Amino acid sequence: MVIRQRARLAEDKEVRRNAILDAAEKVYLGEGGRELNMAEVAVVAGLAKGTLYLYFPGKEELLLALHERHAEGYFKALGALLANPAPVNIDQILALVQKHMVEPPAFLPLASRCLGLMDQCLPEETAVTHAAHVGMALEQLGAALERRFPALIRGAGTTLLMQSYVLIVGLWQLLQKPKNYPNCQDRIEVRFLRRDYPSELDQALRALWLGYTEPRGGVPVATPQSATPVELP
Amino acid sequence: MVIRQRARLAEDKEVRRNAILDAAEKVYLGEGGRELNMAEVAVVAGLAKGTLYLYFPGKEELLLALHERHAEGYFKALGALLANPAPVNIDQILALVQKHMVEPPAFLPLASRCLGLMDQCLPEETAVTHAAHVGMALEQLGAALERRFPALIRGAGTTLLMQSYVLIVGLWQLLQKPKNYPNCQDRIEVRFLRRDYPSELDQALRALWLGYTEPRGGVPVATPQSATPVELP
Amino acid sequence: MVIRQRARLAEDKEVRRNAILDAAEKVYLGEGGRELNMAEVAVVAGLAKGTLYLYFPGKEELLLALHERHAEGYFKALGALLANPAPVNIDQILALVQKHMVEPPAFLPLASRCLGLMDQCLPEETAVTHAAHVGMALEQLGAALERRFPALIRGAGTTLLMQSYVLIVGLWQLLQKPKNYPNCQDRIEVRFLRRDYPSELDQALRALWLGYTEPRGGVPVATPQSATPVELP
Amino acid sequence: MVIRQRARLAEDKEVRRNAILDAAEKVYLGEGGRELNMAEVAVVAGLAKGTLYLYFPGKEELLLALHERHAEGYFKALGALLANPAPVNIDQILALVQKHMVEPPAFLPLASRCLGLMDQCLPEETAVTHAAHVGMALEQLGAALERRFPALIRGAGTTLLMQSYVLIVGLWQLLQKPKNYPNCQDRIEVRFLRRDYPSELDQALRALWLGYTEPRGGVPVATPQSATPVELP
DNA sequence: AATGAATGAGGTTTCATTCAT
DNA sequence: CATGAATGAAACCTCATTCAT
Repeated sequence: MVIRQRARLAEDKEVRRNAILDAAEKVYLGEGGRELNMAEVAVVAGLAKGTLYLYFPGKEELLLALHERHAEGYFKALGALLANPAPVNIDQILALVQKHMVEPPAFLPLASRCLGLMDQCLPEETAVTHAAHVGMALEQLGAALERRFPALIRGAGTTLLMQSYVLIVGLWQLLQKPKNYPNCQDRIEVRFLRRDYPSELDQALRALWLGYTEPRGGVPVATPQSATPVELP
Repeated sequence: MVIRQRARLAEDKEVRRNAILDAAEKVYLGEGGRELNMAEVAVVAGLAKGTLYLYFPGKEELLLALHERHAEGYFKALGALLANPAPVNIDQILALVQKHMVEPPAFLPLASRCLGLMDQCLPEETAVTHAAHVGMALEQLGAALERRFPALIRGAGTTLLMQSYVLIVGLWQLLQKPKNYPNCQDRIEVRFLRRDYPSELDQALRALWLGYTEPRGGVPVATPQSATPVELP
Repeated sequence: MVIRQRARLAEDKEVRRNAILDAAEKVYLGEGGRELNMAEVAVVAGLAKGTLYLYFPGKEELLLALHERHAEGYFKALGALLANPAPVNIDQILALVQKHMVEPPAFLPLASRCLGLMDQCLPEETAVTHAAHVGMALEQLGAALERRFPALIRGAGTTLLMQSYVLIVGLWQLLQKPKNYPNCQDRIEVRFLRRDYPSELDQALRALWLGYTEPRGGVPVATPQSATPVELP
Repeated sequence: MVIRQRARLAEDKEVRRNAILDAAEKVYLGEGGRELNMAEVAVVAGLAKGTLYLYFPGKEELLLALHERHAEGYFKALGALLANPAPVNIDQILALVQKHMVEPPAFLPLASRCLGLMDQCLPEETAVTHAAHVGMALEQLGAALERRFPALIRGAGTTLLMQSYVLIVGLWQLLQKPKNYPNCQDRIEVRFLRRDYPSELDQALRALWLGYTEPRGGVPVATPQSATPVELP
């Protein structure tokens, strides 16, 4: 399957970039847990292997981009929710997490994979770019959060988002049931695995958000190292 | 062609297994972020590559074993603390986390790596064995925890430990500062990276533990899917 | 997207063709020993990659054309020298070689590269065209040579030129000192490399020319396979 | 075709190395003028591609090794001839050249390819090693030559060998008839190509050797740059 | 005519893993 | 048991060339 169309305009390029990400996502889901295979992505995208490298410097960047595309959906939805003047409660937040992170089958594996990338020595450009993307979104959403939940002191919004993210992904990693081995339930020792991700997550996030947003239960929040003095109202 | 003395007794084997783990740890720390390299481990251990596979089925199992060795230290210490009839407070717990997880330079990278392994298709034996190891320890420690903190309802002890673990590792992954690129601080976009892991972690754990152990603030805890109450000795 | 003015007239085309050759030469000299890179040539020429292929069928043809442009200078100068009724001696020939082949920094690398091309399966058109260019020049110059040096029997002029060319290029290849590794001189084994190209060449050519042009030392010269005497105008 | 034997002894390794060279030679000859293809070599050698790189750092080194293996045959034969106390004449030398260089179908293409390699920036180790191999052989044989031909002054033996080599390879490059295009003879312009390599070579080498070995016709020979003062007998 | 995105072949490299010795 | 040569898959990379625009 040879694509002869050329993406000449920046717009077309964006389209093709997204097509590659689509292909990568399909491949990533298809391979039950195996590593993403660039050759396969190329085939699925209907492109030559070399073409992938015109759009992404390497596999890691491709994964990060895919993850960012997913995260963006979540960020946008959360931003919209927080921008809305109607009152916001935690159930809405949880529903949003459910919809954008738990349900899409690719999100959690990808997030897990990318979180694992963070502590490897990525090329500087890659690392900083990704940190910037995520960081800025988190800061903005955190600030919006603080506006909607006055119990959150300055900086606590971003903190809360970060910790939520970590719990969402980390609990999933921990409670992942290897789908390939359904009979592993038989073993008495794995009682631990029987814990159910959705309910554990629900509970964890509720605890976390209530802890931070309850009028009085609020936990003092560490401000970023470099933060200018914080005015408490 | 080095013919090393053979480990015939089970005892010798244990010694050699540990020697391999020592080598792996040394290598893992040495490589700033690179993947563990089996050839290098073999060299450092003074063994041939093939010999490693007599003691560990593969690289992943080696990593998990290394991680378990570290985790065991933490589990033992926590068990001892909880077994002690003296009153326990969160500061002691945090000190323990600090000492066994944050300070040892290998713990967090390893934990991160192993958490990332969880969602890949490990051989069943491997996955279940590891889950059993960790799971049983967490259940026991969770139960002990519940005995010391009456505010914790049944099952909340293990839940609390799991969530703590996830926060400890996940926040580290998120806030890892790429050590190779000290000048990345210059970029305005990475304000996000300036957050400080130790203080974020401290705050997160405090919130979590207080939330669960406060007499009244307790969050209702989901019990494991298997409804039957679990008796731990 | 640079839309350059189009070369509509044959004259313009020739100009552009030469501009490409200029660019290629610059690139070829710039890259210390690396292969000529078409993309780079295009950039230096201020053209798109594809445009190069409107003027040259491929890289090899570009190299050959570049080489021919250089060789033409040498051929012209030699032709002029031989056309001149004044007496000719070997020193003049050697000076000419020095000036047109040894001194221009691009000549020897190019000649070496093109000589190496000869035994690869070039497209027929390419091979024959180049052979024709060079061959005709050599035949004519050889004939002129024979007129000026009566000791040369028929055919020996061209033979002499060919052998000279081979020595000029071949000795250079053999005695090339890798400029990137100045410290390779330290090794005792490379005494061989210490031989000096200019003096070896001088000696070789003198021997050759004297051997052929000395009244009596003349070596009998094989005539081309095609027995028929060749009339050159 | 999977070779399961392992080369454990240095001797076995040498055998396998030679097997790879055999395969490379077969491939090199098979491909009429195309570049040596490592994958194909691996297939023909019955080895995995990766295994080639256990024996040779890269393609260029493989080619050079192949060339050296051929050259060694020539060097050995020449050494034997010169060691023999019986009188030596140029016909014997020419026969040797014919047998070891002209007739084996791989020699000249390889020599041509390797000569072309010389002016590219090879890895230092590679370049120096090869120069050392060839250089030492030439120096030794040159010295032996000088002993057998008293007309050769010091250093002239090596010089003569070098110039011979250059003529052998260079004339072949120049007079190569593209075998794939037999009909190129039809063109009037390529009269030049009709010259016959064997006879041109014979003539060139005779001239060269006579020039250097004739009692009186001897051409003064440049001594290597670093040479200690030369005693003339 | 000019463009440059896309191609695709293939060299290089790395490495976990296997298995004949 | 121990060895390390061999495997083979895949990432990575470079580049001449093509061809839709």
